[in-house]
Amino acid sequence: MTVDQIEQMARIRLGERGIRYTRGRQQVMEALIRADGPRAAVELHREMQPPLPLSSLYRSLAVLAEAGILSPHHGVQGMTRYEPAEWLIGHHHHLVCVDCGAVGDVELSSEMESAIERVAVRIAGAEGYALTGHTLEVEGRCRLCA
Amino acid sequence: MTVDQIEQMARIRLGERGIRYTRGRQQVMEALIRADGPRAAVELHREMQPPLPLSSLYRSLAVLAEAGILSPHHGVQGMTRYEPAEWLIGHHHHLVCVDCGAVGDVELSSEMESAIERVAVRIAGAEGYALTGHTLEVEGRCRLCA
DNA sequence: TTCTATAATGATAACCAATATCATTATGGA
DNA sequence: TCCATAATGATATTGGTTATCATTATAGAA
Repeated sequence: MTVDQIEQMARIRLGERGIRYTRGRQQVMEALIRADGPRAAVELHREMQPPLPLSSLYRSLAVLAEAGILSPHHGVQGMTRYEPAEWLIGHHHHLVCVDCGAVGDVELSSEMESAIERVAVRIAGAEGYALTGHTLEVEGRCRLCA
Repeated sequence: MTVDQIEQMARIRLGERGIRYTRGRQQVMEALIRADGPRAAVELHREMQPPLPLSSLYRSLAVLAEAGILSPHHGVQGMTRYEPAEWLIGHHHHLVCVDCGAVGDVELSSEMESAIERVAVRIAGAEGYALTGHTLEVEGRCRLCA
């Protein structure tokens, strides 16, 4: 899907809930769609030109996440990073640097995926959880932190 | 391994580094060994009798994690939860409640483990990461939050 | 055992990501 | 155009976590 297509889907979903797709929210979405993994508010603030005020940035992230358009990722250094939800950019997993907290997306083969999915269903069921998803977090030290 | 055995391993590792295994650190370790998953400082503080001062609790967690005896787990609600490192309690995965943040440990079959391990090695290698581990996070809503 | 250097403790202050508040501004529909 | 409501952004506040530092405890030397 193209950036425009993803934005269109997001706009529709917001519209259904009476939430506007404003300039600021658009800036946030576009930055996250272009990113290769989850990004934190502070990171977006640094990268955006011109930068959205932090208070608006945090609120936009919260609103978009509440609407199911963004998914939070809780990583190292006590920062919450967001990325477009999987129904927008597809199911994937994460490669995380345990030192600096950098996070990148990775995809698995469909065979591996279905094997993991089966396992997840079984585990959640055994504990009485209503399964919402799963992520394989591959942890290591990135080239810069090695 | 019994609680005592795990403590013994931890004590040795600390000794090698000139770090003492004091009463407070012992309290923290025992609480975490008995827990069925990662626990945050605040949670331990509530559960411990008598409660260690929060400042000491946080420092103990940091010291033990720095020594490789505890592993941090970054979950929802911006709290860092710790658990004994895998060389002490064995490799495992997590079942997480996306609402309340409860985290429990789960184990997979050895076939599933080796399949995931192979995938992790390949992914880390492709991005130039020095692999340190991996975790499958199964996400859902627990019975109380459903 | 006593002494001493160093580690550990715990009360307190500081930090910082994140959230709440609220007056102002923008916007879609009547 | 007008109005009700949503969104914004400056500011204050919260809450988990870390830093500071005077005091206390401990392991090893004498």
